[in-house]
This record gives sequence, C-alpha cells and structure tokens, in this order.
Amino acid sequence: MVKTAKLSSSMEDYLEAIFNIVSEKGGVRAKDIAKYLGVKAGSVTTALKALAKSNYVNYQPYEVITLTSKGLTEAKEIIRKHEILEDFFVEILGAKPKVAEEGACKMEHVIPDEIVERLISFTEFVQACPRCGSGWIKQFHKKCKNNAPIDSDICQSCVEDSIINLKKEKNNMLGSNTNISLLDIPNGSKCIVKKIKKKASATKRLIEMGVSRGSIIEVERVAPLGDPIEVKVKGYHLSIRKDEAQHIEVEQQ
Amino acid sequence: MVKTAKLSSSMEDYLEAIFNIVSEKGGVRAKDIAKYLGVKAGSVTTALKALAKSNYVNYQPYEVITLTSKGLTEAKEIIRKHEILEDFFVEILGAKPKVAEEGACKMEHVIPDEIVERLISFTEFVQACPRCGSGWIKQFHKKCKNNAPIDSDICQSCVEDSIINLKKEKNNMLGSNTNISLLDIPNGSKCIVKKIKKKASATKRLIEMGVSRGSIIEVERVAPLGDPIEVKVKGYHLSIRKDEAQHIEVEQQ
DNA sequence: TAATAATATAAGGCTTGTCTTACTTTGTCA
DNA sequence: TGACAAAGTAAGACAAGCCTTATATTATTA
Repeated sequence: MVKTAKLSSSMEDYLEAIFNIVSEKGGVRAKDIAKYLGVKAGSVTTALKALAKSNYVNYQPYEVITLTSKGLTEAKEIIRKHEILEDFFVEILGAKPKVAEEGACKMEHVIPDEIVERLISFTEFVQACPRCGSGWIKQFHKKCKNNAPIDSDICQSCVEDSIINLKKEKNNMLGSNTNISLLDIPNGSKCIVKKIKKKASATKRLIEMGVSRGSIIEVERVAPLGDPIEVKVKGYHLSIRKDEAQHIEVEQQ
Repeated sequence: MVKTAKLSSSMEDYLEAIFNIVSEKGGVRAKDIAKYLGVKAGSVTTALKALAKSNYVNYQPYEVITLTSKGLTEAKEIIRKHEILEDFFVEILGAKPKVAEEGACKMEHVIPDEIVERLISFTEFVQACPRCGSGWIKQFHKKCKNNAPIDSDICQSCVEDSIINLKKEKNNMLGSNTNISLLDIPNGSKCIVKKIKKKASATKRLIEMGVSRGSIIEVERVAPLGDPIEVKVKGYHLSIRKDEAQHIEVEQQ
C-alpha cells in the first residue's frame, strides 16, 4: 500500500543515529540526534517528520521518539552494512581505523546488497580456510606496511605455516580433536563452526541464515548466568540460548 | 591559485563519460554525452560550462569538446577506482558482472583513496601469494555458488593444491626456473613480477609506483610490431617500450 | 538557400538538506 | 506556584544540485 522509496543517505544517517543513541542510553531526544549528527535541532524535527511519514519512526510532537519495527529493521540493516565494510577494511585490508570508519560511513549508503553478502562470505572464508590460517592475512599487512615484495623470507614462513595449518585441518577432518561448543568460547573472540548438532529453533534459524561448517561466530557478550549469549554472525547480532549454543560445535580461532 | 572543491558525483560522471566516449570514438559531442548518461542536451551544456569553469574541460560554444590535462587526470582517477572496484567484485568476490558494474558506479564516487590502494594491494596479493595459487579463490566461488560449507572434499583438494603451489614457489625462489620476460606474455593475460632487472626510465617509473616482486601486470594490447605494449598495473594503464619490457622478468599466471 | 540536425540558452521546477527565528512546551527550583 | 531555563517545534528562507522544457542560435548538407 505504502510505496517506500529508498531512503536518502541523510535519512539513513538519522535512523542509524537514533538506533545507536537508543542502544547507548536507552532513549533519544531530538537534542541527542542533533548533537550526534552535528546539525541544529530544527533539522532534526524536519527529518523526524519525514521519517514518521514513511513509518520509520514513531513521532508525535513533544512525545517519546522510537523506531517503528520497519525503522528498526532498516536501521539494523544499515548498521550491518557499516560494520561489514568497516571490518573488512580493518581486518582484511588493514586500513587505519579512522579511514575505515569514514569510508564505511559513506559507502554503506550505496553498496548493493549482493556485494554485502559476498563480502561477508569472503571475510569468513579468509578467516576460516585452512589454507590461509591466521598467518596469511598478517603477511599481507606486513607487506603493506613495509611496502615490501613477497620476498623469500616471507614465503619461506608461508610454506611452513600453511603446511602446518593444512595438516591440522586434515586431522580435524578425521575427527580426532576434542569437541568444544560455542559455550566454551570466551567473550569477544571468534570461532569457526565445525558442526551444528541439533536442529533446535535457534540453530534452525542459523542454518536458514546460511550458517554452517566454516562460518565464523563472534561471541559478543555472555549474560551473567551464561544465558543467553550474544553473538555476531554473518554481520547480524543475535541471541542464542545456552542450551542451544551447546549444540554448536566449534573450533576456536 | 584556483581552489578546486571536490566534484559532485554527477560531475564525475560527466568526466567519466567524456573520457569513455573519446576513447571509443575519438571525440565527443554534447549529444553523445546526453545519450551516454541518459539526460537531455540542456543538462549537458550546463554541466560542460561548470566543468569548463573549474578547468576540467576545454569548452567553447559550438566548439570541439576536450578534457584539459586536469580533467584527464581526474577522469582517469575515477575510472581507475571504478575498474578496481569492479575487478574486485567480479574476480575476488565473484559477483555477477551487472551487479559489480552498478555497484562500482556508485561506490567509485565515495571510496577513500587509502581504501582504493589497499584494495589493489590485496587483490594483487591474493593473485600472487603462492599459498593461494589459482585454486583458492575458485574454491571460494564454488562455496558461494553451492552455498556450501568448506567441506572435507574441498579441504582435501585444498591441502594438495596448496602444497603443490608452495613447493613450486620454493623452487622458484631457488632460481631454478627458466626466465621469461614481460614480452613473452600473451595479450590479455596476467603475470606476476619476479624481478625488474634494469633501471631504465619506464622500469624506474614502475618501481616508483610500488611495482616489485609479486606485483601483477596485465598485458592489455601488444602493438603490431610488439612495441610498445600496453599494460595495466596497480589499476593504471601504461605503455611500456619493448626494450624495457624485456628487462621485466615475470612468471605467467 | 532552405530544411534539418545539433547545440546553446534561459527560465523554471523539484528535491534535498540545511539553517534561523519565533514560538510552545516542559522541567525545575526558589 | 510561578517564573525561568532548557528543550522541542513550526514555518519559512535559502542554497546547491540537477534536471526539463521551450526557444534561439549555429552548422550542415541536400
């Protein structure tokens, strides 16, 4: 019924700002948005009215400002793009955090969805493929730093490093390793999915998202009692219950 | 003296259009630009006047339209970004050509310079690092296509493929291979720089650009008598004289 | 030289995104 | 409670960017 034109970059920025401010302090006032984006209060009202018209925010004059479910979805999508770009720039390309942040801010508004998904997969692949291991990308960064060619020294260690990784992976494939689950992964670190054992609702959801052997899961926060745990996977932030996480067999990175 | 504000996306598109049309048919008319960009003739005149004012194009009413050297430099820079993005999307991420083209068109206007350079280096690294070889990226594409995990089969071949590459590279490092130069590379294919033997003017230029062992050179066109040859390196299109190309030792990919 | 094609110009419209100013509402505290 | 400060809003102005249309000018060529 309501045809929704694509949001302008600026409107996307407003949504992103609202989401981030709410995440941080539990609510937003127009003033906060103005400060966050570096604009005047009047501009915020205009933007909010526009966003309310297309049903992205709940906005009534002098009332509490919240995102609608449509707005929430959109905001998360934008932030996801931002994070994916920033991660790729920093972790894979080895760019300086500031440049990565600025670049992501601009590019998040124009990157096509298909490229986002590919970028995710690729980043995962680099981090999970046994041929790379952890040393490979470091070598690239080293090369960048020194503006160095891929010289004999580096390649020598490349050979050894890679062979070790590959042998390890070979053993893993034979199932000889001790099994650890997602529950064993400490806060803030990443792991690679080895097996999803039980088709419980959350794990089902994961499978539908394309999470499988080789996917990367980053544990973001473990609640006081260890339930639920919050993870980032494929660029999405998710909650997984303890009894479900137990059935996700992983390998720590 | 003349402070030049950053061009808008639209103006960059005009420059790009002019360059591409001139490349293709040796000259431009306002009409061609209008057709190329899908706008009306009036818009073109306005844009040309604006570009002439900032000294990007030579424009006099009813006269021949050309890029100034400033405009040429800028146009090449934009096209370089476009190509780099498109190449990365297609060759590394394995995106569909159409999506890659569209994405590059939008992103070329906002990607920071540092990210462009990193992307170039990374693409080269992937294509040159012996740990990857030619099979690695294919594996990623296969995974994407099947939406498959990195399963045992793939990993098995990964192991073998990688070890073969690494051994080959080891031999290369020992200098046991027969030497081939840039001249031996057929039109349209890529090679990896092994050594730049003589510091002639063109090779010097290459070295200043950061081309060294491990860099990728793509041979684009060989003139009838084999001189000069046109190559693409680090995203730049260059001409190299035959007697200079001879001193660039490479390995075919 | 008259018709036609190409180009140029002027005028104007639309959108986006911002700001300012004047005003309203709300919160606080004496 | 009432007055003052802080926060929020409405309305209008403004500028930039980019396009179109209608009309005028110039070039081309039959």
